[in-house]
Amino acid sequence: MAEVTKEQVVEILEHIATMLELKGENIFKIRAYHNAARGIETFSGSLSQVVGEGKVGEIDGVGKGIADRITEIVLTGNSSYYNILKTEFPPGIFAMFDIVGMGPKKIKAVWEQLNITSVPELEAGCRDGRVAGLKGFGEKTAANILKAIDDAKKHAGRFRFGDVASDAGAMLEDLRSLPEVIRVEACGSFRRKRETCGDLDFLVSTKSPESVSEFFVKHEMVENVMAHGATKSSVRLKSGIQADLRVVTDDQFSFALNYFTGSKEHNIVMRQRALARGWTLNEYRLGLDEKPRVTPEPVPEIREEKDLYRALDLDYIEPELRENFGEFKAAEEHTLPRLIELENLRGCFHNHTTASDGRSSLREMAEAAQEIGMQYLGIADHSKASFQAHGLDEKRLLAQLEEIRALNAEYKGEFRIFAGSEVDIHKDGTLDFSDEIMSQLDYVVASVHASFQLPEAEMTDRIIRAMENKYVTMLGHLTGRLLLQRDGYSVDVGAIIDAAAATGTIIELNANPRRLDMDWRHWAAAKAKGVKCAINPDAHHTAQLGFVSFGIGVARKGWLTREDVVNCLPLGKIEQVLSAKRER
DNA sequence: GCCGTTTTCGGCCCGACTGTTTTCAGTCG
Repeated sequence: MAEVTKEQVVEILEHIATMLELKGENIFKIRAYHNAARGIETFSGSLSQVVGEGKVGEIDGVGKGIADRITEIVLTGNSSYYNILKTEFPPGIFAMFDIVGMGPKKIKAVWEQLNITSVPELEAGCRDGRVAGLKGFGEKTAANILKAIDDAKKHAGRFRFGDVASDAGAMLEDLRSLPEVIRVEACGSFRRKRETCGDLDFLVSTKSPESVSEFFVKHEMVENVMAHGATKSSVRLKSGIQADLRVVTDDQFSFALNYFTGSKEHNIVMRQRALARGWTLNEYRLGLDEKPRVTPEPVPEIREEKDLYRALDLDYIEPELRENFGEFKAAEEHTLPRLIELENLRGCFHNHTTASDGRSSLREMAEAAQEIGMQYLGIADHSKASFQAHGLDEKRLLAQLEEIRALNAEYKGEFRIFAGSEVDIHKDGTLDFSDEIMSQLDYVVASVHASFQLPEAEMTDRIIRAMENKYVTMLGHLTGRLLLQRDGYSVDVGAIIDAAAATGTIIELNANPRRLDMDWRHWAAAKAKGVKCAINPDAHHTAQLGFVSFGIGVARKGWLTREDVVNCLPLGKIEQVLSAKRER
């Protein structure tokens, strides 16, 4: 039997919580299952090991009852409680949770009173008037549900950070230009630089809330208005993403900024820390708790977010780290890293030209890199196995090498192009070029571009074998995922990180907004093992060199500093990093 | 169902908006 993954356990726990909601169970019992799922998600150890040692209950949020359920899942791959629970519900009912406005109570109502058990049936029930006739429902509710079903069909799912960044930037700029606006920020997952966003959250402080809200809902980017109140408005932008605006007074701004930046898990800890000091924290203020558990100190004055963290005895936690992934412990112990910034980058390594599937020439790419202040640019066109991308064979590669040398002579040491290749990793872990060829290059990025369907163990061995080659300087896009399009192939990321540490192979942080691979959740582990990162745009056009900014966001979420990222090194120092593995 | 710096019982984060209500329930974030 295949080993049960954490993701599978989390999914079952979440699904149990959903079913308990439908049953109308005690909400704290429901929350307990959600909390346990969070605990498993952030637990860094091996589930089978803690099950073996009988220590599941030591995981945060997991007590006696849920520990038994998890143990059964890990040992048998199944949960009898879950199976019995499932028999109580028609399978199609769960899809109704994806309809905005439909929660457990409403789903329960249409199911029990109208025998509606799926989204299509719900749609029919709204059209023929049965839904509007239910107690607590009405004409407007039915119309809203229909609209929400329509929206769900049109705008299923989430949006890549890179696809909404320009919308967010434009809206921020326009809000900032209003004379009545005092402070403005984008909050939520966007401010935390998550790889995908479900919506955009804007926060404004002003003395004229009505005029700012009015401006927002009438903005040219807005497709339709979903809610429009004095302090909160929601719209759908033409690009399809939902955008929310919150309007507060300026003395509320820091609290609202913190609250709406999240994450939800981070906020819960912030509130708990306030309560532990006899205070209460919400999106408007830090005040005295009405029923304090301890004798409270006077509430300090808060002007900025930094003040709020200080009041709760914490170093300032950057938005990217607010995922309850250990940031509170580090902030208490003053061990938060000084996160990398875009200005720290001196160059990048994974870039294509017209020689393979890029759209800009070698010279154009080199000039664009200089224009954005880079000291060097690595070229890594595809190798011959990637024939769909016009991969270079040995002859064309060596010709490109000559071209690069000629350009470098022109630049007279002011700027340098590093000659590399994005070499395909074959199905068996061998490489698409011989050592003899690779030894003539400055560096090599090794990537998987085919045979995605290998079983996890085989895929892992394949990649490790490639990393064991001393000419493989760095590993390209580790999982091959395409965000919101294609899951990555199955691979044991922990084993790859170990192999990278053992072989001295750099792992790429592919900054292409469709990839953002390796995922931010793994970088802290890689860093702890001494693995270095290269932030690479995977640019196929001069304009795409700017993708490095998305990579910086992910690197920051992964707790990385400039010391962890090799392309922060200047010309003169980076060369020895590129050749270090060959000289081991 | 989980949890513990006045606890092994009695709490568990909290406010805005909408629609259907006439004082509030449901949903969302």
